[in-house]
Order: sequence, then structure tokens, then C-alpha cells
Amino acid sequence: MLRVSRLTDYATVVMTCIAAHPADVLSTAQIADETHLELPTVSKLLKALAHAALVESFRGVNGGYRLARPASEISLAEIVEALEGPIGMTECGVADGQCDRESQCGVRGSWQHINSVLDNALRAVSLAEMLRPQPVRRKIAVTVKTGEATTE
Amino acid sequence: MLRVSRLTDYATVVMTCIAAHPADVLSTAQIADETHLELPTVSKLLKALAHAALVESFRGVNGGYRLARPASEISLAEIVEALEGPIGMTECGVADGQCDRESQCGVRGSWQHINSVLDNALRAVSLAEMLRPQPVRRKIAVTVKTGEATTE
DNA sequence: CAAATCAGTACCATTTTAGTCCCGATTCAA
DNA sequence: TTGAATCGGGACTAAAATGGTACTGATTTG
Repeated sequence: MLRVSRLTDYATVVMTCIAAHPADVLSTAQIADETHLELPTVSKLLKALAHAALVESFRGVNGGYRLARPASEISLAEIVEALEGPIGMTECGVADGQCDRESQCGVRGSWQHINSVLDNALRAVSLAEMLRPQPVRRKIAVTVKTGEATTE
Repeated sequence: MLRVSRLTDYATVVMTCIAAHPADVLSTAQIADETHLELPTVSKLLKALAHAALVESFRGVNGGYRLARPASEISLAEIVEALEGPIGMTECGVADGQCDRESQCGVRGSWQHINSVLDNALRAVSLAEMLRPQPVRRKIAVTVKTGEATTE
């Protein structure tokens, strides 16, 4: 599918929700309420985000979560990594022993290049930017179905 | 996991295999043999690729497959789309009715930006480039686990 | 006509994902 | 000191996607 998992998608929503209240410690229940996500799901997400040190947790009666760093210093890449592990589009090891053909190497190299571009893009977007209502950059991908590479 | 499916990975290998024999019509069996992939799997891949008009098929005794266009005019994006449908990392519709909060819009916009970057990168790589043994571009992504954005 | 080969569909097994639940640990407050 | 609120961690289940297989039919060549 070439897309991020739904939980990761949710995680960005949860993070922006927390970032929208920089001064407060929000409980899981509050966050679930604001984001309209199920409480157990939010709980699971927050555990992963806390584990990645993107949010701070506080136990006890008035406990909850808060950003571990300013929103401007948290990148989309970090949120993705917190939920899905290291960023990379191919398994690289899967097709290992089977393809010692001449063609294989080129494929590997190309995929690694794609990985690098994607990684940089994810790292360049901060949580603070995601907070803004419409931080629309001009270039929106128009996926042309029947054409060839239109951008070249 | 933010990665392309294994079949898509295989498809790039199959395509480079065909591209390595520009003059010939290769049967499914030959391709399976060269790529060391299972024959039924290769067959399935080729059907998808033929359906997307990336390869031409020929029936009958000496039938098989051939590139529909020169390798230089086929992009990685087209191969990915042939196997996985339109490129996009979020479902955009999933979190639709539930998040009319202020934060939501920014998240959407940011993901669309990422999509656009990825789409351009995939479109910029041609099959011909994948054929070359080591077309390594310099920037290889080093995914640092505990640091923040190191590439910025 | 027979053999080779692609086309299409349907099917199954495994893995992954999403979501839920439970119980222990911690903190605050009465 | 007791109890309520809240996080922490793990186990568990159900559903979906994925990868792989099998079967049947159509087409072409000789």
C-alpha cells in the first residue's frame, strides 16, 4: 500500500492535540475525547510515544502527558519511527540470497535513494508546522494514472 | 511499516530482468529462472504489469513478455502504481468525520506534502537507471534512532 | 490437432494490524 | 492510611492484508 499504518496516522493527530496545549498535562481520557479516538487506542499510542521520549508521562491522580520537547523540535520522522521503527521502504534482506544477478544491485541502490529522499522529507516537517491550519506547500502531488514521468 | 510490499519489490526485479534483454520475448518460466522467484508469483506479477501497460504480452507457443516502452521511459513510480495503486501514505478519509478539530487540517496538509515529495522521487528514477550495477547517489539515509533530525 | 503459453479467477495459509482487556505500580488527596 | 485516579506493561482476540497456489479457459504455432 505504500502508506503509513493507521496507528501512525492517529499518532500524528494525538501529538498535535498535545502540542495544542503546551502548558497543560493532559490525561489519556482528555486526549481521547478531543481527538475522538478510542481511549484504549490512545493509551497504546501514548505508551509508544512516551517510550520514544517524545512525550513525558506523569502518574498519579492528576497525571497525564506533555510534550518532552517544544513542538518545533519534534519532527514527523520521529513520530513515524516511534510507531513503526526505522524508516525504510524495502526489506533489503528478503531478496538477498536469491538475486546475485547483475540487475539486483541497481534495484537496491535505487530503493536506497528513495528511502533517503523520504527520510529527509519526514525529518523536515516539525510538529509545530502540523499545528498550523493550512501549511499547504504549493506542490501537491497529482498522481497521473496513464501518463509517464511528468516531472522529469 | 512504511514500506512497499514484497510483491512490489519483486516487480522491480522482474522488470529489470526483462529490461536486461531488450530484444527478446521472455517467457514466464525464463524470468522465474533468472530472478529465482517462484513461477506462479512471477506470473501474477507479469499480469499486473501487463495490465498497467508496462509490458507487452504475446500468447502462443513462443509467447512471453517484452517491455512496452524503452527502459528509460518507465519510472519506478509506474511500477509501484501497477502493483499498489495510487501512491499515497495516508488514507485521508479514515480520520475524516472524527477530527473536525483545529489540529486536523495541519496534519492533512503535512502528509500531502510528504506524498508529493515521495511521488516526485519515484517518478525521477527510471528503469534504465535501475539496470546499472551501482547507480548509488551519494546521500544514503542513515536512520539515527536516538537523535533528532540530523539531516537538517 | 496438440503442445506451449498467457489470462482470469478463485482459493487458502500465514502474517500483520488494530483494538481490547487486565492487573500492577504510582501519585495525590482526604 | 486509605482510596481514587492514572500510567505501565503485557497478553489476548478478531479482522484484514499479503503471499502464494491451483485450476480452467483462450490463443498461437507447427
